[in-house]
Amino acid sequence: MEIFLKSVAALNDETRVLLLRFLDTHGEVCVCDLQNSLGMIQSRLSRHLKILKEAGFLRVERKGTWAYYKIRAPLDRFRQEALQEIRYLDIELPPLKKISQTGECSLEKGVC
Amino acid sequence: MEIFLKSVAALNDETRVLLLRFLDTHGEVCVCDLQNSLGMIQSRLSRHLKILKEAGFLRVERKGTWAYYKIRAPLDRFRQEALQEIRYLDIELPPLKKISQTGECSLEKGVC
DNA sequence: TTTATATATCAATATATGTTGATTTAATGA
DNA sequence: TCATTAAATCAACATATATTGATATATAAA
Repeated sequence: MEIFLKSVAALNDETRVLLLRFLDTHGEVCVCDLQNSLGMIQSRLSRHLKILKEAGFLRVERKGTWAYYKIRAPLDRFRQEALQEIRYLDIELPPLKKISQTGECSLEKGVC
Repeated sequence: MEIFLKSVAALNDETRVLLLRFLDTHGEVCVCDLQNSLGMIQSRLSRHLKILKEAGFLRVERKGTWAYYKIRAPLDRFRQEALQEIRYLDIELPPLKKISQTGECSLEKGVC
Protein backbone atom coordinates (compact mmCIF):
# COMPACT_ATOMS: atom_id res chain seq x y z
CA MET A 1 0.00 0.00 0.00
CA GLU A 2 2.74 2.40 1.02
CA ILE A 3 4.75 2.07 -2.18
CA PHE A 4 1.68 2.31 -4.38
CA LEU A 5 0.47 5.43 -2.56
CA LYS A 6 3.94 6.95 -2.84
CA SER A 7 3.88 6.52 -6.62
CA VAL A 8 0.37 7.89 -6.85
CA ALA A 9 1.12 10.84 -4.58
CA ALA A 10 4.13 11.68 -6.73
CA LEU A 11 1.91 11.80 -9.80
CA ASN A 12 -0.66 13.95 -8.03
CA ASP A 13 0.82 17.35 -8.86
CA GLU A 14 0.82 19.40 -12.03
CA THR A 15 4.42 20.50 -11.60
CA ARG A 16 5.64 16.93 -11.28
CA VAL A 17 3.64 15.72 -14.27
CA LEU A 18 5.23 18.51 -16.30
CA LEU A 19 8.67 17.51 -15.05
CA LEU A 20 8.10 13.87 -16.03
CA ARG A 21 6.93 14.90 -19.46
CA PHE A 22 9.85 17.28 -19.89
CA LEU A 23 12.45 14.70 -18.86
CA ASP A 24 10.73 12.04 -20.93
CA THR A 25 11.01 14.33 -23.94
CA HIS A 26 14.51 15.73 -23.40
CA GLY A 27 16.29 12.89 -21.63
CA GLU A 28 18.89 13.85 -19.07
CA VAL A 29 18.60 17.44 -17.84
CA CYS A 30 20.30 19.24 -14.95
CA VAL A 31 18.47 21.33 -12.38
CA CYS A 32 19.81 24.66 -13.64
CA ASP A 33 18.60 23.88 -17.16
CA LEU A 34 15.19 22.97 -15.74
CA GLN A 35 15.17 26.30 -13.89
CA ASN A 36 15.98 28.14 -17.06
CA SER A 37 13.62 26.18 -19.28
CA LEU A 38 10.61 25.99 -17.01
CA GLY A 39 10.96 29.32 -15.20
CA MET A 40 10.78 27.76 -11.76
CA ILE A 41 12.88 28.65 -8.76
CA GLN A 42 15.49 26.19 -7.62
CA SER A 43 14.04 25.14 -4.27
CA ARG A 44 10.74 24.30 -5.90
CA LEU A 45 12.41 22.10 -8.53
CA SER A 46 14.65 20.44 -5.98
CA ARG A 47 11.66 19.49 -3.85
CA HIS A 48 9.65 18.00 -6.70
CA LEU A 49 12.62 16.16 -8.20
CA LYS A 50 13.28 14.57 -4.83
CA ILE A 51 9.67 13.40 -4.55
CA LEU A 52 9.76 11.90 -8.05
CA LYS A 53 13.10 10.24 -7.35
CA GLU A 54 11.94 8.72 -4.07
CA ALA A 55 8.78 7.48 -5.77
CA GLY A 56 10.94 5.57 -8.24
CA PHE A 57 10.34 7.66 -11.34
CA LEU A 58 13.72 9.38 -11.65
CA ARG A 59 17.45 8.78 -11.38
CA VAL A 60 20.09 11.39 -10.57
CA GLU A 61 23.66 11.44 -11.75
CA ARG A 62 26.04 14.02 -10.36
CA LYS A 63 28.66 15.58 -12.62
CA GLY A 64 30.67 18.09 -10.67
CA THR A 65 28.28 20.58 -9.12
CA TRP A 66 25.54 19.65 -11.53
CA ALA A 67 22.82 17.11 -10.82
CA TYR A 68 21.41 15.48 -13.93
CA TYR A 69 17.96 13.94 -13.63
CA LYS A 70 16.37 11.48 -16.03
CA ILE A 71 13.53 8.98 -16.18
CA ARG A 72 14.55 5.78 -14.44
CA ALA A 73 14.85 2.71 -16.63
CA PRO A 74 13.37 0.24 -16.53
CA LEU A 75 10.13 1.39 -14.95
CA ASP A 76 7.73 -1.14 -13.49
CA ARG A 77 4.44 -1.71 -15.25
CA PHE A 78 2.28 0.78 -13.38
CA ARG A 79 4.81 3.62 -13.56
CA GLN A 80 5.31 2.86 -17.25
CA GLU A 81 1.57 3.09 -17.84
CA ALA A 82 1.43 6.36 -15.93
CA LEU A 83 4.24 7.74 -18.07
CA GLN A 84 2.44 6.62 -21.20
CA GLU A 85 -0.68 8.41 -20.00
CA ILE A 86 1.39 11.54 -19.45
CA ARG A 87 2.70 11.30 -23.04
CA TYR A 88 -0.88 11.57 -24.28
CA LEU A 89 -1.61 14.75 -22.30
CA ASP A 90 -2.06 17.98 -24.17
CA ILE A 91 0.68 19.94 -22.40
CA GLU A 92 2.32 23.12 -23.67
CA LEU A 93 5.91 21.97 -23.29
CA PRO A 94 8.52 24.78 -23.08
CA PRO A 95 11.69 24.25 -25.14
CA LEU A 96 14.87 23.08 -23.45
CA LYS A 97 17.29 25.95 -22.81
CA LYS A 98 20.70 24.50 -22.06
CA ILE A 99 23.03 26.78 -20.14
CA SER A 100 25.08 24.10 -18.45
CA GLN A 101 28.39 23.00 -19.96
CA THR A 102 28.42 25.84 -22.47
CA GLY A 103 30.12 28.42 -20.26
CA GLU A 104 28.50 31.11 -22.32
CA CYS A 105 26.06 32.19 -19.67
CA SER A 106 25.00 31.59 -16.10
CA LEU A 107 21.99 31.68 -13.87
CA GLU A 108 23.63 34.39 -11.76
CA LYS A 109 24.12 36.72 -14.69
CA GLY A 110 20.68 35.89 -15.98
CA VAL A 111 21.96 35.91 -19.54
CA CYS A 112 20.98 33.38 -22.18
CA MET B 1 -4.11 17.10 -17.66
CA GLU B 2 -7.23 17.76 -15.62
CA ILE B 3 -8.78 14.35 -16.18
CA PHE B 4 -5.51 12.54 -15.54
CA LEU B 5 -4.93 14.47 -12.31
CA LYS B 6 -8.50 13.76 -11.22
CA SER B 7 -7.92 10.02 -11.60
CA VAL B 8 -4.61 10.21 -9.80
CA ALA B 9 -5.99 12.37 -7.00
CA ALA B 10 -8.79 9.87 -6.51
CA LEU B 11 -6.25 7.08 -6.07
CA ASN B 12 -4.20 9.14 -3.63
CA ASP B 13 -5.97 8.12 -0.44
CA GLU B 14 -5.84 4.96 1.63
CA THR B 15 -9.59 4.94 2.28
CA ARG B 16 -10.40 5.13 -1.43
CA VAL B 17 -7.90 2.41 -2.34
CA LEU B 18 -9.56 0.19 0.24
CA LEU B 19 -12.99 1.02 -1.20
CA LEU B 20 -11.85 0.14 -4.71
CA ARG B 21 -10.42 -3.15 -3.53
CA PHE B 22 -13.54 -3.94 -1.52
CA LEU B 23 -15.90 -3.22 -4.40
CA ASP B 24 -13.62 -5.06 -6.82
CA THR B 25 -13.83 -8.08 -4.53
CA HIS B 26 -17.50 -7.97 -3.60
CA GLY B 27 -19.12 -6.44 -6.64
CA GLU B 28 -22.11 -4.21 -6.06
CA VAL B 29 -22.44 -2.96 -2.47
CA CYS B 30 -24.70 -0.30 -0.94
CA VAL B 31 -23.46 2.46 1.33
CA CYS B 32 -25.06 1.04 4.46
CA ASP B 33 -23.33 -2.31 3.89
CA LEU B 34 -20.05 -0.48 3.41
CA GLN B 35 -20.66 1.33 6.68
CA ASN B 36 -21.30 -1.92 8.46
CA SER B 37 -18.46 -3.84 6.82
CA LEU B 38 -15.75 -1.20 6.98
CA GLY B 39 -16.73 0.53 10.21
CA MET B 40 -16.79 3.96 8.65
CA ILE B 41 -19.33 6.67 9.23
CA GLN B 42 -21.70 7.52 6.44
CA SER B 43 -20.54 11.03 5.57
CA ARG B 44 -16.98 9.80 5.17
CA LEU B 45 -18.02 7.01 2.81
CA SER B 46 -20.32 9.27 0.85
CA ARG B 47 -17.51 11.76 0.29
CA HIS B 48 -15.01 9.17 -0.92
CA LEU B 49 -17.54 7.34 -3.10
CA LYS B 50 -18.38 10.61 -4.79
CA ILE B 51 -14.73 11.35 -5.51
CA LEU B 52 -14.20 7.87 -6.98
CA LYS B 53 -17.36 8.16 -9.04
CA GLU B 54 -16.43 11.57 -10.44
CA ALA B 55 -12.96 10.26 -11.26
CA GLY B 56 -14.53 7.56 -13.41
CA PHE B 57 -13.84 4.54 -11.22
CA LEU B 58 -17.35 3.83 -9.93
CA ARG B 59 -20.98 3.63 -10.98
CA VAL B 60 -24.02 4.09 -8.74
CA GLU B 61 -27.38 2.51 -9.14
CA ARG B 62 -30.23 3.57 -6.89
CA LYS B 63 -32.74 1.01 -5.65
CA GLY B 64 -35.26 2.72 -3.46
CA THR B 65 -33.43 4.51 -0.71
CA TRP B 66 -30.29 2.44 -1.23
CA ALA B 67 -27.38 3.49 -3.41
CA TYR B 68 -25.41 0.58 -4.82
CA TYR B 69 -21.87 1.30 -5.90
CA LYS B 70 -19.69 -0.87 -8.13
CA ILE B 71 -16.57 -0.65 -10.24
CA ARG B 72 -17.37 0.95 -13.58
CA ALA B 73 -17.02 -1.24 -16.62
CA PRO B 74 -15.27 -0.96 -18.88
CA LEU B 75 -12.43 1.00 -17.34
CA ASP B 76 -9.93 2.74 -19.59
CA ARG B 77 -6.42 1.41 -19.73
CA PHE B 78 -4.82 3.52 -17.02
CA ARG B 79 -7.63 3.03 -14.50
CA GLN B 80 -7.59 -0.70 -15.28
CA GLU B 81 -3.86 -0.83 -14.57
CA ALA B 82 -4.36 1.07 -11.33
CA LEU B 83 -7.04 -1.40 -10.29
CA GLN B 84 -4.75 -4.30 -11.15
CA GLU B 85 -2.04 -2.72 -9.01
CA ILE B 86 -4.53 -2.44 -6.15
CA ARG B 87 -5.35 -6.15 -6.52
CA TYR B 88 -1.72 -6.97 -5.79
CA LEU B 89 -1.64 -4.93 -2.58
CA ASP B 90 -1.36 -6.73 0.72
CA ILE B 91 -4.51 -5.33 2.31
CA GLU B 92 -6.38 -6.78 5.26
CA LEU B 93 -9.83 -6.84 3.68
CA PRO B 94 -12.77 -6.96 6.12
CA PRO B 95 -15.60 -9.38 5.24
CA LEU B 96 -18.79 -8.08 3.65
CA LYS B 97 -21.61 -7.77 6.17
CA LYS B 98 -24.87 -7.42 4.32
CA ILE B 99 -27.69 -5.79 6.24
CA SER B 100 -29.57 -4.36 3.31
CA GLN B 101 -32.51 -6.23 1.82
CA THR B 102 -32.59 -8.76 4.67
CA GLY B 103 -34.84 -6.81 6.98
CA GLU B 104 -33.33 -8.71 9.87
CA CYS B 105 -31.36 -5.81 11.20
CA SER B 106 -30.70 -2.12 10.71
CA LEU B 107 -28.04 0.49 11.19
CA GLU B 108 -30.30 2.32 13.64
CA LYS B 109 -30.70 -0.67 15.92
CA GLY B 110 -27.03 -1.47 15.54
CA VAL B 111 -27.83 -5.16 15.41
CA CYS B 112 -26.19 -7.63 13.05
C1' DT C 1 42.23 28.80 1.57
C1' DT C 2 39.02 31.88 -0.40
C1' DT C 3 35.41 32.62 -3.85
C1' DA C 4 31.80 31.30 -6.91
C1' DT C 5 28.28 28.32 -8.48
C1' DA C 6 24.84 24.48 -8.22
C1' DT C 7 21.94 21.99 -5.40
C1' DA C 8 19.67 20.59 -1.06
C1' DT C 9 17.34 21.74 3.00
C1' DC C 10 14.83 24.67 6.27
C1' DA C 11 11.25 27.96 8.11
C1' DA C 12 7.16 30.49 7.36
C1' DT C 13 3.01 30.85 5.09
C1' DA C 14 -0.90 29.68 2.09
C1' DT C 15 -3.84 26.30 0.05
C1' DA C 16 -5.92 21.76 -0.32
C1' DT C 17 -7.80 17.72 1.62
C1' DG C 18 -9.75 14.44 5.20
C1' DT C 19 -12.65 13.66 9.33
C1' DT C 20 -16.54 14.36 12.11
C1' DG C 21 -21.20 15.66 13.63
C1' DA C 22 -25.23 18.17 12.17
C1' DT C 23 -28.47 19.14 8.69
C1' DT C 24 -30.84 18.38 4.35
C1' DT C 25 -32.81 15.62 0.72
C1' DA C 26 -35.20 11.70 -1.03
C1' DA C 27 -37.73 7.45 -1.00
C1' DT C 28 -40.77 4.26 1.44
C1' DG C 29 -44.56 2.78 4.22
C1' DA C 30 -48.01 3.53 7.94
C1' DT D 1 -49.60 13.60 5.62
C1' DC D 2 -46.31 12.05 8.93
C1' DA D 3 -42.58 9.08 10.43
C1' DT D 4 -38.65 6.35 9.19
C1' DT D 5 -34.49 5.21 6.92
C1' DA D 6 -30.58 5.86 3.52
C1' DA D 7 -27.69 8.89 1.49
C1' DA D 8 -25.84 13.54 0.29
C1' DT D 9 -24.25 17.87 1.73
C1' DC D 10 -22.56 21.38 4.92
C1' DA D 11 -19.67 23.64 8.62
C1' DA D 12 -15.86 23.41 11.66
C1' DC D 13 -11.61 21.77 12.52
C1' DA D 14 -7.20 19.17 11.87
C1' DT D 15 -3.66 17.56 8.86
C1' DA D 16 -0.96 17.47 4.61
C1' DT D 17 1.18 19.60 0.82
C1' DA D 18 3.00 23.46 -2.25
C1' DT D 19 5.42 27.86 -2.66
C1' DT D 20 8.80 31.13 -1.47
C1' DG D 21 13.01 33.23 0.40
C1' DA D 22 16.86 32.25 3.35
C1' DT D 23 20.42 29.24 4.69
C1' DA D 24 23.46 25.17 4.42
C1' DT D 25 26.24 21.94 1.76
C1' DA D 26 29.32 20.60 -1.83
C1' DT D 27 32.18 20.95 -5.79
C1' DA D 28 35.37 23.47 -8.62
C1' DA D 29 38.43 27.11 -9.73
C1' DA D 30 41.42 31.05 -8.56
